[in-house]
This record gives sequence, C-alpha cells and structure tokens, in this order.
Amino acid sequence: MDWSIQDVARLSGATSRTLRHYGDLGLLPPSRIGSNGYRFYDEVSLVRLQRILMLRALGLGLPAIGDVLAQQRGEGEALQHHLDWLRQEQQRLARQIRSVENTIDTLNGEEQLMAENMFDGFDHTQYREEVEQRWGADAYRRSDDWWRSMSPAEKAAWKQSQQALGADWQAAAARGVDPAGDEAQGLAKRQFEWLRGIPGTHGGEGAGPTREYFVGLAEMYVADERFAANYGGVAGAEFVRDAMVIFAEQDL
Amino acid sequence: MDWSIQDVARLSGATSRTLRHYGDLGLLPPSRIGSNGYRFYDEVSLVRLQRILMLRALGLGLPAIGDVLAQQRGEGEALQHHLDWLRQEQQRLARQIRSVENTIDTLNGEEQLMAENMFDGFDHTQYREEVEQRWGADAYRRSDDWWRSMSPAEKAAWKQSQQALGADWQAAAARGVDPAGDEAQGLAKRQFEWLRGIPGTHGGEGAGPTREYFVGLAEMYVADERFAANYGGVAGAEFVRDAMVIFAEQDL
DNA sequence: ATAGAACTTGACGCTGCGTCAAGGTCAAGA
DNA sequence: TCTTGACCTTGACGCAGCGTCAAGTTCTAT
Repeated sequence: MDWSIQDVARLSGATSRTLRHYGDLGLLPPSRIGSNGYRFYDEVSLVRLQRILMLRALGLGLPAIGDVLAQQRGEGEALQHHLDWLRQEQQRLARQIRSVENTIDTLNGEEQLMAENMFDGFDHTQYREEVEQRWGADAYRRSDDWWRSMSPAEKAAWKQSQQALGADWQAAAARGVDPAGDEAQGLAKRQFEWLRGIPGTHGGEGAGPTREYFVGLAEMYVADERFAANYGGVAGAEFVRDAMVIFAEQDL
Repeated sequence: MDWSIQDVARLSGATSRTLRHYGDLGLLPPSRIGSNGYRFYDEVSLVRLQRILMLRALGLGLPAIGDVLAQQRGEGEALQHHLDWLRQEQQRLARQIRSVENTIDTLNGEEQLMAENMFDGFDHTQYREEVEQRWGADAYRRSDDWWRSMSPAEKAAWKQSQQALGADWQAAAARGVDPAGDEAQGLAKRQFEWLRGIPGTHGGEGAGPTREYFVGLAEMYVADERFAANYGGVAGAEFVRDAMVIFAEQDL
C-alpha cells in the first residue's frame, strides 16, 4: 500500500518539491523507488512526514528535525533549546520595535533626542567625534542604537543611576579617601558595572569594557574638562582616574 | 579628501566586503575609482553610509533603504511600514512560543491535550480522519497548530463561545423559527464568524471559510450524530444545516 | 496512437553578506 | 633591484528552504 508523490502532497499539504527536498536531505526517503525512478511512500513515511511537518510548524530547522527523528536528540530537549532561541528572538524584536518607534517619534519632532544626555550626563552627541576617533564609529553607533532603544522612563532611570554614581565619587574625593582603599575601589567597580550596561564598550556581549578602554576612559575624565566637571572638577576627576586605574590593574 | 575602502571600514565598523556589496547594489557608489580600480570615498559617502547603517540597524532591508535614500519614499513612511511588519513578526513569534510551550507541556504529560475539545466541543482528534479526508491533512494540521498555540484560558473562552452558539441554535430550533428568517440567518452569520477564527478552513488568511466548505460542514452536522448531538439531535442539526445553506447561498 | 497529466533530474533565485581563491598594486626595506 | 607584506581587485560558492522554470520520460485515458 503506497502512494505517489502527488498523493502524498495532497494528503499532507506539502508540495512535491518539498518532498523531493526532504528526500535529498535524507529527512524523508521514499519507501520505494520504481524502476522508472518514481518515488513511492508508505504509511510509515506518512507518519514520519507528519512529525516533520509538525516540528517545522513549531519553527525547528530541518537539520534539528533530522536530529530528533534520528533519535540523536530527545524531542523535549530540542524543543526546549528551540524555545530559548525563540525567546531571544522575541527580545531582539522588542528592542528593535522600540528603537524604530523612538526614531519615528524623533522624526516627528516630538522628542529632541539629540538634546538628551547620555555619556556621563552630557549631550552624548557632543562626544561623537571623540568616541569615534578613539574607539571607532562602530562603538559610537552601537551605543547610539542602544540609547535610542530605551523608553523615556528607562532613560531617566539610567541617567539617575549615573548621576548618583558621580555624586558618590565627588563625595569620596571631597573626604580625601584613599584611591586604593575599599571605598574608592567599590566605586570603581560600580563604574565598571555601569559601563558594562553600555554596548560598544569594547568587551563584546556583556563582558564589560576592556582594561584598555577602561583606563583610556579614566584618562579622558581628567583630560576633558567637560567630563571632569561631572566629578567636581579636575581634582575630583584625578581621584576618579587614580581609583579606576588601580582597579583596572588589579581586577581587569 | 578621500579614504580607501579599508579606511572607511575602520571608521564605520562595516567590513570592506559589505562596502563592495553596497557598491554593487548601487546603495553606496564610491565617489571616485582610481585608474587601478581602487575605490575611494569622500565625506558625502560617509554621511550616506551612516544613514545606511542606521537604517540597517533598525532592521530595514537594503532595497527599502535604497528607496529611502533615493527619496522615492519618505523615511517616516518607510519606518512606519517597517514597524507594522515588525509587530506582525512579534505576534507570530509569540504564537509560536506558546505553541512550543504547550507542546513541551504535553510531552511532559502535564496536560492531556488530546483529551481536549475543539471542533464543536468534541475531542477534535476524533474528527481527524474525517477532516483529513474531506479537506486534506493540511487543513487539519493548521487547525491543530492553531489550537495548540492557545493558552488554557483562551481555549476555555473559545469553547464557551462555541457552546453559547450551540445553545442558541438549539433554542431557535426548539422554537421552530424560520431557517430563512433574520434570527436564524443571524445565527448562521455567527457560525460563519466563529469558523473564520479557525485557520485551515479553506479561506486563506482570515477570509473565512469558503462557500463549499461551509455547506459541506452543514451537511456533516446532520450526517454525523456526534455533531448532531451538539445541536440537539438530528432535528436540530437539520435546522442548523438549512439555515447555513441559505446563508451560504445568499451571502457567500 | 496520441494528448495530457504526472513524474524525473537539474539548476537558478532570493537575503546579506562571510569566506576563500587567484592575482594586481604600492610603499618600504635589504 | 628584488622582496616582503599590506591592501586592493573581480569572481564565485555557501547558507535555509524551498518556488519556479526547463527539458525530457512515463503513465493513463481516449
């Protein structure tokens, strides 16, 4: 009892081309091949095809389906793995949607994004050239994309956490604490974690900034008075830099 | 003042291969080509590249980006269109995630999906063969996927709406109303709308069932006592069928 | 016998480049 | 001058999953 390729196509809803494709991949070999080269399928093939189509409908790739059918991987395991990937995709889409929405809003003039603060509480476009020169346009663009993808509330929260950190730095500097001491090193660690949240800081996928980047940034805080002002002037920035450099040497 | 392809690559974060690709597509032609064939880019090219990369980061396709840059389509319009598509994708992903989750749950035996009711409140797997014979396995599988993708709450709501409709049919049949009258035709319309919600009912993307399918289903209600029971026996099912056939002839 | 339906094996197309392959160009050093 | 090495070129395959011709063979019905 077997069926031709068209019969199977009609029964299953797949096209004959798809069936031949699966045959080529070894996913669904015909149960029999006539002397004329025609493909024929039996009940076992049909059941197998049902599973293939179901797994495909769930979004699994053909190689993954092959693994499952070959018992090389448990179905539950494969689906769980697939589910993780689906969730990541959804998050990515959600971020992109927010990013596009914000860009549209900006185009509509509803929000003057360029007047917002980002790097250390300044208009981050002020630093566009510096950032590009030092770390490449790619780094700048990644940060920019990241910033655009946030909601106003998220932006506000971010700025606040940044300002709190700056205030703590200033207070510590004013009390003259030891840059190598626990308190200053704790602040340096906070600074590191804060930077970790920004993409494009040369550490690749949440790894946080590299040692080089971190030290370079510390020097920039001193060299540039606009940054320095955020830490209570040059003296404060020097304190911040010293603590950051020590932290980088010890922990990065 | 121009830059070599590698210079631009470093500045922009794109690879030289990508730049050549954009050149081939006409998205970003070099501002100058040396006698040796080398590509060179000027400031204008760089600005253009920035826009390309930004739009790409937002997920636009290269042809769409080309349209925007060529002023053939407004940026806001293109982004809005893109946003719609992104949202659809997200919904699709959400459905697929639910579907995979439910399948995993089923595999884990936490839910005996096969014991659930679907078609007209019956275990829909009871009807698998009928459905496949009449409308093909594809139709069955699409309905099945759809049903699997729903949460328990959604399933409950669906079943309730279905049962309410069945009860109204029974009541109307019991009162002996005219199958061609407004009341029965209103019920037939509800039946149509209800079916529209189920994929795989031969209408293609929310178009609702075809006339043929609708009439065939009406006959099935009478022919099969399991369906008939849902409308108060054969007599009730005949009333339903008559009303549905009239509706199909007049409105489909 | 002959038309028409069904079947076969190729092979290109689509998206956005990554990744060799094979070879020319150019500035700097021995 | 010759060589090395960095940088440049065009060309073409690869990936995912088939859709879609194209050209030829076979089956089925008249």
